[in-house]
Amino acid sequence: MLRLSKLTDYAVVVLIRLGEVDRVAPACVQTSPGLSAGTGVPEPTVAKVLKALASASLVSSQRGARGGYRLMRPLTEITVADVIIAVDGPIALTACVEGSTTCCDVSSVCAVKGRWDLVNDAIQESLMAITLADMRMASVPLAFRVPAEPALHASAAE
Amino acid sequence: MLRLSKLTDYAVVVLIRLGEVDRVAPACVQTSPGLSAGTGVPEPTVAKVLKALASASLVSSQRGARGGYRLMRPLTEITVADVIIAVDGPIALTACVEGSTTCCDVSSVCAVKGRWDLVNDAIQESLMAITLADMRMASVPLAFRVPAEPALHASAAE
DNA sequence: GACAATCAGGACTCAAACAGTCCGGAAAGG
DNA sequence: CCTTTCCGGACTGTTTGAGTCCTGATTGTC
Repeated sequence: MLRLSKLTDYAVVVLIRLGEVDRVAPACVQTSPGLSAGTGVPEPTVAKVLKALASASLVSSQRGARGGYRLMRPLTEITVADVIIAVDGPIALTACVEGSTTCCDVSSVCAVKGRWDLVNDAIQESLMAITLADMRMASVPLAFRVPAEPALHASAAE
Repeated sequence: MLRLSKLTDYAVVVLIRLGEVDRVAPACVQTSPGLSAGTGVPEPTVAKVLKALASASLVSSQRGARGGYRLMRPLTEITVADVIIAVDGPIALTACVEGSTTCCDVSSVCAVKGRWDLVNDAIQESLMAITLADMRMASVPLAFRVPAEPALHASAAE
C-alpha cells in the first residue's frame, strides 16, 4: 500500500501554511496554536510535527514570548523527500536495505537480498524531484478557502 | 518511512522462484510446500501470498492432486507495481487520494487536498518501470545458493 | 467410487508501529 | 519576576499488518 504517515501529510500542510504567511510577513514567526488554527490540525500534533521539522532544519524556531517558527528555505527548495525524511525517518522500503545490519530472517535463501535498493533509489529520486511549491501550486485555486488567519499576534494577512 | 509490507517482499521471492523453475520445466506447477522449501518462507505465508497473486492473475492455479501454481507471464512482464498492488492493494500514499470517498478529517482546511496525487503518480511510474527480471538479474550471481529444490513430485531441476 | 492431495476463502490471534496527548524544564521578552 | 513559547521526553490507545489455522471445494489417482 506504500502508506505514508499522517504526520508527513500534516507537515506538508503546516509547511505550506508557513510559506503562505511568510510571503506577506517574512519577519513574523508563527506559533503552534496559530498554525493549528490556520490548518485545522490539533495543536499538540502541530507542535510535534514542528519539532521534527526543526530538528531537520527545515524550519527555525524562536523561543520565548513572541517566539515561533519560520521557514528556513523557500517552498521551492523543500522537496517531498526532505519532509518525509524529517518526519518519518530515512526512506527504506524494507528491512533488507544496505543500512540495516541484520538482514531478514530468511537471508540464507533470500534471492532479492538488497535488490530493493533499486526500487528504493527510484522512489527517492521521484520524491526529490517534487517540491512543496509544486504541491502548493495545484492548491492555489483553492487558496481563498483558507485565508491566512488573522487574530494572531502577527496580523499578517488582511 | 514509506514502509513496504513483508508480504510483498515474499511475493517477489516466490515469483522469482517460480520464474526460475519455469525456465527448466515450463509445464510443471509448483506447490505451496515446494515453494516454501525453496524460498525459506513459511508455508502458510507462501500460501497466503500465492492466493493474492492468483487473485491478481499474476499466477495461475491448478487444484487437486498434482496441482499447484505457475506464472502467467514471464518475469520480464511483471513489474514491481503489479506485485505491490496484488499484495498490498492499490498504491495510495495517503487517505487523501481521488479514490477515497471521505477525505481526511481536516478537509475543510486541507490545503493539499489531492495534492499527493502528484507524488503518487511519480512513485507509481517508478514502480512500473522496474520488472522482476530486473531484480532477478542482480541476484543471478547468488542463484547457485538456492538451487531448484528436487524431491518434489515435479523433479524439475537436476 | 473412494481417497488423497491441493487450492480457496475466510476468521482469528499476536505483536509492532503509529497517532495523538501530556508533562516538566528551559529560554526569551515584558 | 512572570508570562509566553519552544524543547525533550514519556506515555497510552488505536490501528495495522504478520502469521496461523480451519473448513470447504476441486481434481487426479487407486
